[in-house]
Amino acid sequence: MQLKLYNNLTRQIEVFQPADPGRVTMYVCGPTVYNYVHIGNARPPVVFGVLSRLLRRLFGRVIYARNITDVDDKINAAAIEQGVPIHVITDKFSAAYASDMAALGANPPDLVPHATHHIADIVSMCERLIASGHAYAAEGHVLFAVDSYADYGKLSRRSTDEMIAGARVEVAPYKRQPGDFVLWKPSTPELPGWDSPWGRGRPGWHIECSAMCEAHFGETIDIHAGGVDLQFPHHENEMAQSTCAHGGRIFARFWLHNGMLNMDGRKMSKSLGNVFRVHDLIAEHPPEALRYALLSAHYSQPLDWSDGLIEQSVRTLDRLYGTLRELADVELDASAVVVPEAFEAALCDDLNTPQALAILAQLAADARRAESADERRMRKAELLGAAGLIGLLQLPPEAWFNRAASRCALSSEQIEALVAERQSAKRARAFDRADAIRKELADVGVEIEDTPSGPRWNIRS
RNA sequence: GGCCGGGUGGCAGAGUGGUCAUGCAGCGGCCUGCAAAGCCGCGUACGUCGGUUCGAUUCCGGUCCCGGCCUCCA
Repeated sequence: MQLKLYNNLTRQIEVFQPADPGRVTMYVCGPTVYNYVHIGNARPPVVFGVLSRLLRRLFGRVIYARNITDVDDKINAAAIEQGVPIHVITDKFSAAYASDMAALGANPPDLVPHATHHIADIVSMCERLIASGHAYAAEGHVLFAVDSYADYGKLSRRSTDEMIAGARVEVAPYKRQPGDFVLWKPSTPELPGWDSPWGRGRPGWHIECSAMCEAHFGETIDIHAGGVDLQFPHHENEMAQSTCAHGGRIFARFWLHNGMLNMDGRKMSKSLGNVFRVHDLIAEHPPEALRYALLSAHYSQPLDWSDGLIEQSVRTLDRLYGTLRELADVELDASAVVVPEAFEAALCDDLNTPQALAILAQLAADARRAESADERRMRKAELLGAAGLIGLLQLPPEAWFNRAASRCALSSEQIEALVAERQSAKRARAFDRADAIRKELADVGVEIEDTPSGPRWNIRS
């Protein structure tokens, strides 16, 4: 099936084919690890993780890199404040990031390059950019000369004149042009630094991604993705550095940008302080519901985050898992699952996850209505196959419905005893007693449902 | 100010020049001792003003409002 993606470089939907038929290369900008990440930071790993899985299905070999920025002024500030070396901060939060993303079901990257492991590559790229006249050294800094790259501004569609008109670029005496940006900057003795031809220093922000892409993928990558807020200056600058370092050869063939997560209509961001940390959210809500919520809007659109969105996602998953519970008697080998064509087509249409979720709901409805053994088996295979492609419905239904078991005041033995007592009361037509037991259980979060095959219970929060 | 993106039913959110999104919530019915779950059914939604068209939510233009980037940012 053809995969179509909206390429931000050309502003068009294009059919995606890897440059090298033998492998797809994808680089997603990861976090600067100085703190726990918020749910907005989780959107790229979740949605582009789905893309990685789709690419693997379509093309076989995929190398998916998601970097860690582990040298940065905010990290330095946190390290100084706590009186520890920067790696204490970065180790802690890169580990937290990995486990938080895993909890959300974000597909793990194949490579997790760290900026500090690529200092030599960064220095090398700076040297080559200076040698080719695209960068210059000044007062311990290395700066990229924006004038030297005619296409500067092409990705974010702005001219250097406009940027200067914005008047918020940092003007510094060592810059030839106000729009020139730092590739390398000097460090003071108390700051982390590495020896370089320009003295002891550290990399600027943008150069690491260029150097790491080059180190792992070579001159050109197939897909470069990240938040739309990175389009300028980060991605624009990456593109400039890499293209100039590689004699003008294209850096990234496809640029994909996800929309922002909003809180009450405003972008969720650490600087505004209106954030929900993933670390906290996964403790309070089923992580799968958070994942569902992140996939419920098209990746390129803004998505308003709210308690209502989470609650709606939980209820929708209740229904989907309810379907699987009704199909629990259908034995199905993991290898027997299939991805329905319409579902795959939705994802191949620029990763239209809302459309895919609509189809998933239809698959579930079809599955519930299925009567014959053959049809039930087929529908279950389709439901699990489709959901599996986007990382949903991977739990046994009982695990979903009883996820709050550890917080329940009653043990399962105690619940079973009460359920059995209610059954006897019902048989004796002592409905007052039966209802009293149901109420008692409901008060501790246990919900009873009578089914043709007897009562079942779920532990809800 | 410049450059982008958006305004769809109670809510979330796809999509399309002319029958249906989908989900959540709600309402009615079936089922049930009563519930729950499930099933069946229900809602004159496309910011606004014009234009094109036999027909526009969908195309074009104006207008109003909202958001993002232009500084760190996913």
